Amino acid sequence: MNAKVSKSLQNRLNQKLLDKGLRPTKQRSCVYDVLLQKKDHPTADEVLIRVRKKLPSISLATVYNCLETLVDCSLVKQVNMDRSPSRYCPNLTPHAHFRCSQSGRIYDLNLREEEINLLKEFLPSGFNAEHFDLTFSGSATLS
Amino acid sequence: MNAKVSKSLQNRLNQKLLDKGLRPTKQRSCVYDVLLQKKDHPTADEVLIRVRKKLPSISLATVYNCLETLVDCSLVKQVNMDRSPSRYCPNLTPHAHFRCSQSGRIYDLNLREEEINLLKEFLPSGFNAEHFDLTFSGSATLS
DNA sequence: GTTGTAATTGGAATTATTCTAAATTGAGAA
DNA sequence: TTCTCAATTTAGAATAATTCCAATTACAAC
Repeated sequence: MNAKVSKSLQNRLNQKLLDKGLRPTKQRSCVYDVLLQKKDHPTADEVLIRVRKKLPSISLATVYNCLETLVDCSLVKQVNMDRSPSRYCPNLTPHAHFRCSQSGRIYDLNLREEEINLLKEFLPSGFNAEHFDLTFSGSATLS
Repeated sequence: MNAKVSKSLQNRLNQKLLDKGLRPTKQRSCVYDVLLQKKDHPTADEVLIRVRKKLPSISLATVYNCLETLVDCSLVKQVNMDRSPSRYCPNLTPHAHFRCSQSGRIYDLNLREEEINLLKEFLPSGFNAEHFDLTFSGSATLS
């Protein structure tokens, strides 16, 4: 049931791969699908476990390769916090992260254009940012 | 010449160590001194090289131990970017970082109270941040 | 179908960091 | 001072995440 979260997102993957002269493979498709199905910022190890339910013989090296490809295609973001294992998320809209120290859970905090402009104003002249990374940590008292 | 950047900062180190029941050692003092002398966000390896000019037989493990102690004493901040080796800086005032993609150089961007309050407003209710990390990357056209 | 290149694979290698166990140090007690 | 003992340092082994490598496998174009 529901092998592919969305046909159109898979088409987007295939298009991006084609654009770069890369091949659409079932491994790439499946890794992407896993990220879209449960957007909880899994590590490569966790992705491996989930993908193996569909492709039992996929290797960890391939998972890393696929994740790297997806990042290169700008379909997935790599999220690094401190020196813990990289996590991967398909949320492409500009956002910050919040990590709950208790649960370890990571929340996306979507940012409005206005907020991003505020951030850019932190930069003195002479500094031109192409990219930013904003991570909060503390306790989330969730509803 | 100028072995210790500042006597009073070294006293601060000794006081903090005493407070925690830790011993002031020449290794700790020297590692701290190296960070104060050149505030360019060195990695543990770079700290090792610099400290060895004064203490030729210090080991990398000790450098890591000392750095960890300094971080625990809140005298030094550990700076992590992506998955590259940790860097260390003695700037204790709230600040963001800017990494120049060309040179790899890291700049501190000191933040005013006002700016920090703006950042906190990014958090939806239910999220209580004890800590934040803001890193920009791009090109710095320096003067 | 062939052919050639890209992708996958398992395992080895690498890198940053932490751990371990033995030697050294130093602060306080006697 | 000397003794004692825990803290610290040290070298090297171990670990964890990731990347590399060389051999297969799988496609896409002819």
